[in-house]
Amino acid sequence: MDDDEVFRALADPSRRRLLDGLHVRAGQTLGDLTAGLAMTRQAVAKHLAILERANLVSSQRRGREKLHFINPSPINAIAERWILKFEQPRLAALSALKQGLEGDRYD
Amino acid sequence: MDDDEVFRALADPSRRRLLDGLHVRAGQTLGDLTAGLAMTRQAVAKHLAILERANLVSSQRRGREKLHFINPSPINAIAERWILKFEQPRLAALSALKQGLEGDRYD
DNA sequence: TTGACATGCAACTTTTTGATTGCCTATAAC
DNA sequence: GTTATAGGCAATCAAAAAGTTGCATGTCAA
Repeated sequence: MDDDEVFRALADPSRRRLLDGLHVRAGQTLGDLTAGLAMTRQAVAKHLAILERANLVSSQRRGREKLHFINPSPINAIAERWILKFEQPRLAALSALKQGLEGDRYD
Repeated sequence: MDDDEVFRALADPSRRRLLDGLHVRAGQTLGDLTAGLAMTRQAVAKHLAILERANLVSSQRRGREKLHFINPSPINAIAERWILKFEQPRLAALSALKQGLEGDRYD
C-alpha cells in the first residue's frame, strides 16, 4: 500500500465528504454523489478516481451506472501505524485489540 | 481542533519525515532538522510553520535557537475518530482501549 | 432506432503549494 | 565591539492540484 497516496487522497475536504457520503450509503453512483456537492460531475469523477487509486474506494459497473464502495483498510493501516509510532504506551493494548478483532475483520 | 489543517499538514511527505525526525529525537532545532533533508532551511521552516499551525508540533525558544517538539494529540484524535467512523465493529473494543489507557495518557 | 441518461476523456484555466533567493534581526562567542 | 551563527521575512518561481467546458461513448427505454 502506498501511504503517500492515501494521505494525499485524505487531504482534500471534498474527498473526505465523498467518503462520508459512501459511508452513510454504500453503492452510490457518480450522479448520486454529485448531487449536493457544489461541484460539476467531472470534478467529482476526478476525486473518485483519486480515491480509487489510493484504494480507499472500489467500484463496480452495473450497466451504464458505476457503483462506489468505501474500503476502510488503508485508513486502518495508516491509523494503526501512526498510533503505534507516536503512542508507544498504547502499543501493547493495540496489538491486543487487533488480535481480539481478528474474527470481525472484513478487510 | 481543525481536522482540515491536520490532514493537509500530514499530506506532505517532507512534513511526515519531519515528524519522524522529531519522534526519534525531540527538541531539535531548525538547523538540526534541515541537515539531512535535501532542502533549504527556509523550506523546512515553512513546513514546520504548517505543522505548528496544525498543532502537530510545538516549539520553544532557547536563546537564538528554536526547539521543536511533536504533539501527538491531533493525530490520535483523527485516527480514533476515523477508525470509529469507518469501523463500527471495532467501536466497543476501542472505547474499552481508551478507558484502559486513561492513566497513561500524556495529551 | 431514436432519444434520454450515465459516465468517460481531453484541453484548458485558476489556485494552491513547495521551494528558492536575497536580505534582515537577534543572540552568542571571541 | 566584531564576527559568526540561528533564525525570520518577503518576493518570486515553477509545478501540482482543483475545477471548468466541450465533446464522445455506451446503455437503457420507448
